[in-house]
Amino acid sequence: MDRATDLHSAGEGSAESRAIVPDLHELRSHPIFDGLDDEHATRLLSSCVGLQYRAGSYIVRQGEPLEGLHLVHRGLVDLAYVAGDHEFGVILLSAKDLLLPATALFGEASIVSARALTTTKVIVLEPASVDEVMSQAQALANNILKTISGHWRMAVRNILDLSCRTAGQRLAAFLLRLADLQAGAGAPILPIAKRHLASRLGMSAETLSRMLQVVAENGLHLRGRTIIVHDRARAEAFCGPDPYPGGDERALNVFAL
Amino acid sequence: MDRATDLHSAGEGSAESRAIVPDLHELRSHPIFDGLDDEHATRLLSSCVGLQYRAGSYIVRQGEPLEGLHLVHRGLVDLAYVAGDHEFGVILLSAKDLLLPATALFGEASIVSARALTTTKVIVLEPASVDEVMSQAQALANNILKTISGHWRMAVRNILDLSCRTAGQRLAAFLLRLADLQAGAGAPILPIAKRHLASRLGMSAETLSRMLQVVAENGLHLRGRTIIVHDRARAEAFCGPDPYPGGDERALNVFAL
DNA sequence: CGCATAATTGATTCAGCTCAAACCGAGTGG
DNA sequence: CCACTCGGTTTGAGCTGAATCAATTATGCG
Repeated sequence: MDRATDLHSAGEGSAESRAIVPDLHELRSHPIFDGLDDEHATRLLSSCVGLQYRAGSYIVRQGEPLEGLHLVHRGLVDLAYVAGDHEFGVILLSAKDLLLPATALFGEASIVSARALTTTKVIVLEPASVDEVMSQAQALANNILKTISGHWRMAVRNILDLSCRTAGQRLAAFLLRLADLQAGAGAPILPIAKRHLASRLGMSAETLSRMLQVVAENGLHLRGRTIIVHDRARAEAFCGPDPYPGGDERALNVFAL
Repeated sequence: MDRATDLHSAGEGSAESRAIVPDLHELRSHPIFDGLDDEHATRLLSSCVGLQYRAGSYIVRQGEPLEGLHLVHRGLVDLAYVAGDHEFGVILLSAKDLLLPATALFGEASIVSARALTTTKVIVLEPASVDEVMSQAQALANNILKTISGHWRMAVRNILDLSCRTAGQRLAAFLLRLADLQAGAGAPILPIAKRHLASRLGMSAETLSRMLQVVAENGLHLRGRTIIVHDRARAEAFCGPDPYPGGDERALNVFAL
């Protein structure tokens, strides 16, 4: 694998990515290693490679396979299907999320493209060591199972959102959740471009723009990049019946937006 | 668990389900047991319970947890979110599919309701033995992982379908796939009521009805319950760009529609 | 500063929903 | 055997949420 080569010839890299040195100690505490003994964890960590992607560059393209278990370490990754000049977002992965684990594990062609929306660091665990550890320690398989379960739930929420909420409701709910996730870290911020948000929420950029006005009239403002919850109760009411109490799947080690 | 009780007091059952005696030999060949040694397979099989549901009855309701790993043995199960008099279908499970495995394994409240659309037989593997076997034989965890991966892919396809195809295209694609899946088994048939199909495809029953006419004008007819592919090329062209070559995830042990 | 990209705004169109009425086939009971 | 009912499906008319197209106006960024 030339990724390993990249790592050691530090500084070199493909057109889209650049090798970086992963912080092994920080990685060790990642939920994917929960309940895993040190021996196996070390086996995985010593085989891993770090890659950095600039905003806008592709990590995988739809139809391609993905070698090795990818882990989003920093940044935001958009999973989307790109058709011509249109783009259909599925989900946004953030730090600590596994990136297309199913695709990586079963060697299938990816159904969607993965693209960095901000500067993004990805850790790649080599397939050989993943397979080896999976066959020896069931904690790893369990952790991945839990994560994919969370991904499935997120996807189902997305489906329900698309078919039982309006564009405005989806937007309001998303901003509200975004604000909650950043609670205590100063003013909550929209970390991505509006057009990517539109794609994620299944609406056009123009509609997003108009809906921002409607949502603002309901106590939820976006000034510049900062989200201002002016009238929480009103905003929540505007979101309509929430098909899913809970909002995200952090209990299942999913941090996606 | 009163399910076990149900099994042994054969004939009794809850209002919605009736205990049945599972065919253990047939079950043993289910993909969930692939690569599993006989000892563990027997451990699981000997703890299992069979339930039969009549068309229309609920297997789980949204918000409820699900005890034990459920397996659809016969029939069709609709996963849908029910809100008031409206219903939002997510997917249709058929024979051999796991039913909400993520919900069962992690004890989460289900996000959707599961309801039998036809007479349905479900096999339930008791949580205790599932946990035990999962911790000892990693084949089981792997098999479940594979299945959930397939479920995730199906969900993503659904999301893409909803946002990049029209109602007519979704309908045509679905019927075409249904016909292909039944190839060689005589005339292909629509196994469910139209209103459930509409829900599954994210449209109203009225729209489905109208779209059937449009689709018929494109070489794909539904007369009564039988699907007639009159002009395949035309029908396929009508479906528009297929975001996903392949169509289903049978390679990942998913048989859902 | 100036160019390219992103975001807004307006006007228009259209797919799909809603509501309401007609229709149809399968039971059911007189 | 027929009338009646009842759920499901179809048809029609009208409405509306959101997309599209086109034209500005902001916002970076080199």
